[in-house]
Amino acid sequence: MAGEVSVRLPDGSTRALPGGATAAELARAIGPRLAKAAVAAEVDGVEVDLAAELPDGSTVSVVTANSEEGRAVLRHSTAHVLAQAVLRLWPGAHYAIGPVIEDGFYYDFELPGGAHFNDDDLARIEATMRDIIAEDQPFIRHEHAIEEGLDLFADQPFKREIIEAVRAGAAEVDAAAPAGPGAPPVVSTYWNSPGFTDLCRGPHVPSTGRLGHFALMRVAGAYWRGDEKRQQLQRIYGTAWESDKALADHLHRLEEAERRDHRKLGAELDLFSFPEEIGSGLPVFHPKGGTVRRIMEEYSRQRHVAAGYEFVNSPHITKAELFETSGHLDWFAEGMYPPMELDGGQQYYLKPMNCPFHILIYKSRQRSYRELPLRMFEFGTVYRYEKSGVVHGLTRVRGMTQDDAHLFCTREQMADELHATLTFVLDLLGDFGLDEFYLELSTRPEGKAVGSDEDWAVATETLRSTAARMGLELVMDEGGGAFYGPKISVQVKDAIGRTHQMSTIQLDFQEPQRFAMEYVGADNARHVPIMIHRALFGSVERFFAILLEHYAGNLPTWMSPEQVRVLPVSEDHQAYAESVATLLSGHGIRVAVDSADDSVGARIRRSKLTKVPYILVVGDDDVTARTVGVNRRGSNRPERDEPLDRFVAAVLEEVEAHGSPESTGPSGPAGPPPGTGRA
RNA sequence: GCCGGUGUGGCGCAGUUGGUAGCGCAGACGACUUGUAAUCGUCAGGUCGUGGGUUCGAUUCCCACCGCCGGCUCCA
Repeated sequence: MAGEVSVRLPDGSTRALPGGATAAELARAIGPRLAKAAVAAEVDGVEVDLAAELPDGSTVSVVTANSEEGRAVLRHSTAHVLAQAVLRLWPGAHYAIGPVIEDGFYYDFELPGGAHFNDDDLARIEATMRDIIAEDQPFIRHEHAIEEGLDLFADQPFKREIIEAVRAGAAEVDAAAPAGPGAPPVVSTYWNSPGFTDLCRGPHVPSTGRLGHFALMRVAGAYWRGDEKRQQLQRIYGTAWESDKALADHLHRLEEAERRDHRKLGAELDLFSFPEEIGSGLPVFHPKGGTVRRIMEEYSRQRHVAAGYEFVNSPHITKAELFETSGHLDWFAEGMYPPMELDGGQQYYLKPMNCPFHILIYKSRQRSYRELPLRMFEFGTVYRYEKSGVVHGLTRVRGMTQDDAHLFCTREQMADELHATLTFVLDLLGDFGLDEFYLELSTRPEGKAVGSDEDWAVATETLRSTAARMGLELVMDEGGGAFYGPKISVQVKDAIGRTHQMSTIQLDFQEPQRFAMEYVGADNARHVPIMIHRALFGSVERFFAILLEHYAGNLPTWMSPEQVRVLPVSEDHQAYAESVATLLSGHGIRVAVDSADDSVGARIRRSKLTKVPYILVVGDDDVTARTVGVNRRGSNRPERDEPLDRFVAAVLEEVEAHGSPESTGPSGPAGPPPGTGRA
């Protein structure tokens, strides 16, 4: 082509290229390293293939494999290769969609004859994928009119459904080619080799040879379009990276997460278990886990008292009428345990929620505006019939205890009350060592909500402005609210960067009306109060699990079930060890003496495995000098000859500060962080 | 609820043409009396998740159910 084009680069410079130059040629012109790393390009904000011609005057950046965008391209292209491999191995298979997800990708299939993938198939598919990669097939883009697309995928019902959706104007993220406004809809495809073409928006790497640092992870069933009523497809999950090292690092991170798994730690540290005899999703807490729970709950109670909450209690079962009034039976009957019939036909339900009980406490007598805001708190145990496939450790259970509170206030008080609540919540989470947050605002669930549009709008706006006042990042979650009101949820980031939905604060105009709640105002008229639902831990069980994983089992000293263990070197030091323990427990420190007939080394090892914050070894020198040998958790260097009184003072200080031996400590600098220094 | 995987002493694991189970750790007991990540020995402990079926005989093959793991759907 004749002439030249000029493009602007991300650093602001411009570069002239021959007319018709592609993004790949631009990358080559800039440098061989960039050309090698390039997987796609971004032209005026739109991602395109490297083979795309660059329009004159456009702004272009080259997308490299080691960027988030680049990895997405690799993953998407690897997903195509997966589909190609499956079609090679199962002629006649139908392929549906294969999007990029966090750290990887998946692809959904329907196999001929309703066949299912099993784990052995993964290895075969992976081998075929490596063949395709070795063949270094090109990804060649084509654009088609709708009818042409339908013909092309005549025997692929899922692809046809997607194309029909594009025609109908539904934005199909994965297949619609970027078309200008008013342009007739088109779809784009990528052709790899005779026999394999996939519907796709792109961009893709230039050829399959650019891929290879991937692994297929697992198979799963998944409903077409995420709809439980539609057919279930066979999904394969995979991960792909820019290099073998990045892939290995990712697999290593998965192992790290597995190491922290609360279910594993719960068993190892003797905290809780799930006896099969009791039933799925119904945990029991052992003495050590019970101690941790008690500490969490006691601290929470103390803070709630200080923040003006009152404590209430309610029973575990109730007549059906209560949940008919609240509306829960309309929406969540499936999630409730079936009713039991008592007293000649009266139906009783196990309670799935605490709020109606608190409402009845409110209604037990007439309320004056002078009493508001009224804050009722309860560690309320609720039972929910979770579907069998969803129970998961302590995070998804069928019986749990919520740190549940309901605040009743006037409309005028609402904004301040919300703000105070949110501040309180963030402060308390911080005391448990969680201090990286963002907020999420969940709005009205369409088709599954009660109440007027106006109430919803007011409630949502009030929450939005409260969130804005906190100055934290706010993410919208459209349609994610409860049926009776919108909510703010606090999303917490843990030590390995995962986010967990933690506290929720819901604004509710509906339940007070349903229950005909009222208060007498200053005007001597009756008004309906506003209700705020909030749980801070969510459930004690789930919060326990998140903390355990956050700390990888190394709970801060104040929460550790056993804070100090004393090991006498020999029988001669038994009495001194006991006196050390007595002194410590006199200060409220949880301490045990281990004088088993094992070597000091064996007892040290055993103690270390329980993740006790401090192990004290006491021998002859210590008896004479009234000292202890301190083994701090996270360090493998013992600190000898620590004066006993100084150790006690330092531990008490650390408990008070909610510190950990890894970060603060009774003497000297901190040792290495947990998880290091041990083979 | 759906798809795939899985279930062997408290925990971690072995166990193939189907012939009634082994190891390590933990536990009990004994010896050793120990100064920083496993001292030695002895012993005990399992109706192989549960229930059916096939078979002379089932941990092993088949069916159903339960639990668990990974997803999907759901999550007041």
